[in-house]
Amino acid sequence: MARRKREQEPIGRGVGTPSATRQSWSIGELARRADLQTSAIRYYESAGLLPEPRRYNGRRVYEASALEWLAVIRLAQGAGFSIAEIRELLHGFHSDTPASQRWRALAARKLEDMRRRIDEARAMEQVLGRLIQCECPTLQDCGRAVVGESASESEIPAR
Amino acid sequence: MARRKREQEPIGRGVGTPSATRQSWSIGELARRADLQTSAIRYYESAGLLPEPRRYNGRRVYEASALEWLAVIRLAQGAGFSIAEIRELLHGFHSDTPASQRWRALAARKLEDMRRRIDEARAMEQVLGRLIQCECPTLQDCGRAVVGESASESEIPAR
DNA sequence: TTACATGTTAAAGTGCACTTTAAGTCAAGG
DNA sequence: CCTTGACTTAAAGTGCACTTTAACATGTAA
Repeated sequence: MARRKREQEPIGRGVGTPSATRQSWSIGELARRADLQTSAIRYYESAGLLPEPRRYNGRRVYEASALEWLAVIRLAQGAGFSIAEIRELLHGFHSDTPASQRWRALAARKLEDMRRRIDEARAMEQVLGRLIQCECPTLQDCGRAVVGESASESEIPAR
Repeated sequence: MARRKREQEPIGRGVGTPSATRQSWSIGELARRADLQTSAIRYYESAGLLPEPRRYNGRRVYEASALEWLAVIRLAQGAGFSIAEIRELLHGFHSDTPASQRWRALAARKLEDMRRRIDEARAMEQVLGRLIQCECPTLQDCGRAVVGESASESEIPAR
């Protein structure tokens, strides 16, 4: 039930202002723009993925750059990196290490993981394909077929 | 540190006994034979995947058939089924439904899941491949590239 | 007798990425 | 003045498949 919000620019200047450059957003607005929940943004901050923003009356105030950080997080997640790995990406290198080099270091490892993952999923796909052709009357028969197979030959219960 | 165990047949007759058919195993032995931890076996029982075995002095006593049940569980897990789905496989059908039909019903659904999963992993593999070719000096540059891209064309930060 | 290995239970812990809840602050609007 | 909505925090909850822990029972060996 996404209710309508009257959501005016809360702090700083917005799009239609004279020099329409330096914008400031509340956490709610940042969340809307990044299509995230505010809780996720706070979580990233607490996990060290997002720099602590300045505060106005105790409330977080973000600049446009926050959106770029969130984009990096999303990009990394889209490549299969965990929160811990993203933290490593951000803070696990000498500060003058270029992004290109950081990505290469982490992506090389992850690429192997990902290929393993693809292989596992494909193996499961194969097993499913054979299960669909199963003709066992009872599940115990399937079990017997698998148990018997382990010591002798290799065949999935298709009988 | 898997210490040596003297593990004699605790109950019932073992392999070398006259009519070497009806065997009984303790949970520890079943676990060894199935290459599982005893806690996993108790967990399967509590989850309704394994029939409650008879007891001797309060202790669980298993027959060879338990190994077949565990084989079915393993087979299903190898096809990507969750514990809840395996429970459905075992108890979610009219009791005279043949195994073949049970598998087909569940495997058809799961096959789609699995293909989605393969596609996702392959998409991640692609992203990783592009990240390895990234030449951004800073991560913010990657972020800017992704943020800018969203409204305009589609290109992963290779600059 | 003592010690040990193995078993029993219920309940809590694990790892991951968040979400939800509870209790409170604060400014604007009616 | 009071409500509303958005924000703040710390802590607990979620879902999954188990594992670990704590406290106790019991049969066998030294």
